[in-house]
Amino acid sequence: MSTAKATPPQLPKGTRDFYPEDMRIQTFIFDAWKRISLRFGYEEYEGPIFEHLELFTGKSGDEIVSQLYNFEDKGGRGLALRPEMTPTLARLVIQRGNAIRKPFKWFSIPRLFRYERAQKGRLREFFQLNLDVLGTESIYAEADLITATATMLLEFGLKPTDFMIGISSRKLLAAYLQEIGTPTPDLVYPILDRRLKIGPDAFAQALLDAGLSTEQGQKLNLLMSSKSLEEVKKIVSGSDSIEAIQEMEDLFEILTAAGLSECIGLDLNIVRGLAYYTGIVFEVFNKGASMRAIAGGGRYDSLCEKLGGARVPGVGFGMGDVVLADLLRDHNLLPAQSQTLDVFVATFTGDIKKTFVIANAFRKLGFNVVHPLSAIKFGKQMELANAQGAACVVYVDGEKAAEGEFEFKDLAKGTMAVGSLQKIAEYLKK
RNA sequence: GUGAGUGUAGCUCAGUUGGUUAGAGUCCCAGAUUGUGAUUCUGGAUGUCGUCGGUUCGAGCCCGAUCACUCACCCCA
Repeated sequence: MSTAKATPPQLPKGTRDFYPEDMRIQTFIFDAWKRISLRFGYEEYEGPIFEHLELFTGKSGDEIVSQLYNFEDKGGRGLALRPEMTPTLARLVIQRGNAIRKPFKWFSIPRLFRYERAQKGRLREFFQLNLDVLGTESIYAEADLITATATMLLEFGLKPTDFMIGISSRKLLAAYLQEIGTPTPDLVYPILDRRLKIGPDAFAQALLDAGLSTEQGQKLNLLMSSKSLEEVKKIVSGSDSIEAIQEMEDLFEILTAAGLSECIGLDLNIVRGLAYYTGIVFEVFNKGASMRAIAGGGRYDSLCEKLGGARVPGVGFGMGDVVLADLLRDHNLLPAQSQTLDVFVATFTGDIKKTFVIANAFRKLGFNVVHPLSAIKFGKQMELANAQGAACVVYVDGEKAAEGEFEFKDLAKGTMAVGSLQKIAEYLKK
């Protein structure tokens, strides 16, 4: 036997362990996500956790490789752990093609991987709720997604004043870029996205570098600073721009009808980095000191087409578990959840075998039950019953045990009673 | 990839100008008492002081390197 001590195993960078107490929080969040998704009529789907590398590079370019976990399998195939769900969704949709009745609403809670430096709210492995409405260009698709998002945040206990859903339109930006004669629109989006971050001077310079004139830059700056659609209307004039504005007006009207006027607003600074967005884009921020984006999404009418399928318009959004959990923790909205059981089967005499048998009898009736695994003192059994959140303790060897009746105690009320297995079951079901 | 900060028990942290065998609370375990729970009392276990090297008679403390974590930048699907 070697005397050298093995190096203790270490958690990989950017990953998390989920001990039972962490898992309860995770489950609490996932349950709410699922509950609201189902309430809005979304159906759950899943895909493989790794895909062909090309599925991701095809959409975002080769530079994305440095930001994801890719590897070659034993057959020499280039694969990657999925960094996002949308390409997988597009693949699923393309494969079924016309066989899917449209429009349709799907959701998923994928585990995603990104090879990047971990920091607050960003890890290398995380989960993200994805909601997508596909097969329709109706603005009610956007409205549906945004309403579902808001409903979830409210369901978690956040107030309408705790967050802000900023709404913008890639269609409007694209139309205006064309209207003022921008030579290289694709180079301009990332600059627009960073406008507030880099400041007016750097913004102007970046636009010049992208081939725009000073006048074009000033026009763009004016548009981006607009605080209302009324202001925007005074700036734009093209028919495509007018159409984009009309679309946003409709959306605001619908969301106001949904009672969300408090937490929605125009924010043209939201551009989002992805090249595939074609219409409305939106982001949800928490209104605190940090102003972190907790969710974001937009319309991508040509994604499936670009990936080699038929044209299937769609709009989707994602909400990560890390930022959300941070946010809920800050607002003290993560309930302290402990283990819960229906029954703890105890023994006065150390008859573990009998507790085992009775525990299984209760389990057959559908209850969550444990019993001591070895002969431990009675006081310790009660302690365990409490620690494990048992609603009720059933004593297998009380005075009437010979007649098939057991004493049982309601731990919440502190009351005692005697009854048959069936009678106790009825009591528990109340 | 760049910069800053922090590393002492499972967790939260003390640890004096460098000085004997590194502490507390919590948690965990055991014992006592309880034929009917959360209490109380007693006891116990756990540390390469992140790691390696240097200075020193002597380093948890000073210096260097390294690793990890955290935060920010870059990026953000």
